[in-house]
Amino acid sequence: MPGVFEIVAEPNRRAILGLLATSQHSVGEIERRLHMAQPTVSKHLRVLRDAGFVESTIDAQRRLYRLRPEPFAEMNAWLDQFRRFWSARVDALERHLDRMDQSAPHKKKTRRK
Amino acid sequence: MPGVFEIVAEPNRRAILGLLATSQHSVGEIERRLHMAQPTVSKHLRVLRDAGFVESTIDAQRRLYRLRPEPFAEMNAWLDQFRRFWSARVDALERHLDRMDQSAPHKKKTRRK
DNA sequence: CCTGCATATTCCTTGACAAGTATATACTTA
DNA sequence: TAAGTATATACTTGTCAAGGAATATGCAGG
Repeated sequence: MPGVFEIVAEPNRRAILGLLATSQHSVGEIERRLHMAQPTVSKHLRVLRDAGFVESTIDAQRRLYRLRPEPFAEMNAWLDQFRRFWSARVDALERHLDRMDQSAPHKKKTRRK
Repeated sequence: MPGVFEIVAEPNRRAILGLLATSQHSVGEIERRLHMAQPTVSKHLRVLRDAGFVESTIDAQRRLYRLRPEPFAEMNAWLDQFRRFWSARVDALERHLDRMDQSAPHKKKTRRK
């Protein structure tokens, strides 16, 4: 049971997570959109699922995969201890995004179900 | 030159970064505090420096290492695209538990960790 | 300069892991 | 039931990176 950062270290897994950030997708959709071989996709999804990054539901022969929040919260928690090093100095953009995220709950969209 | 997530995937490197989050330290201090062999420390510091995570200044025979902010900002920027998943974490969890309660009134805390 | 200390680097071995190929399982429809 | 589709798993192989031991470099004081 590897830690969250070891999981995310793999570029293809980051690509899959990035795709799923938009909406849920089947294995075949991931395969086509990211130009990866099907076993590769399945194996990475297996790792992601074991690590809690994704969950799936069965839709006929397909499996629909979507994100789960906890591992991202865990990564963010780790980053917290370094936040004072950059949030104040370098990046006004990210602070901006942080605030928008906290102060804009009215922007609820993408109700997937 | 690997990406930031590959750098941070290594547990000893995360430990070093965590220690440097407090204050700057020499190689020997890192070695003693984290119980790592000296070449191991030096090699990891080399990787961290090449990736821009740390910088060093010379103090007599010692090198003092401290953090640099940019890579952390980069990681945070990547996390941004998932932020809505965990910032609404409580909501998501509640919805999830609601659905689970329909089938099993058993309260699970962490799934498969 | 020589000695000692702090750090860096080199070489080597070993383990992990990702990709490819082939095959297995599961579900759907004719 | 057979055939087709979607996904998962087994097995093998090549690559790469971490750790250990030994050694090299750089700096300070006598």
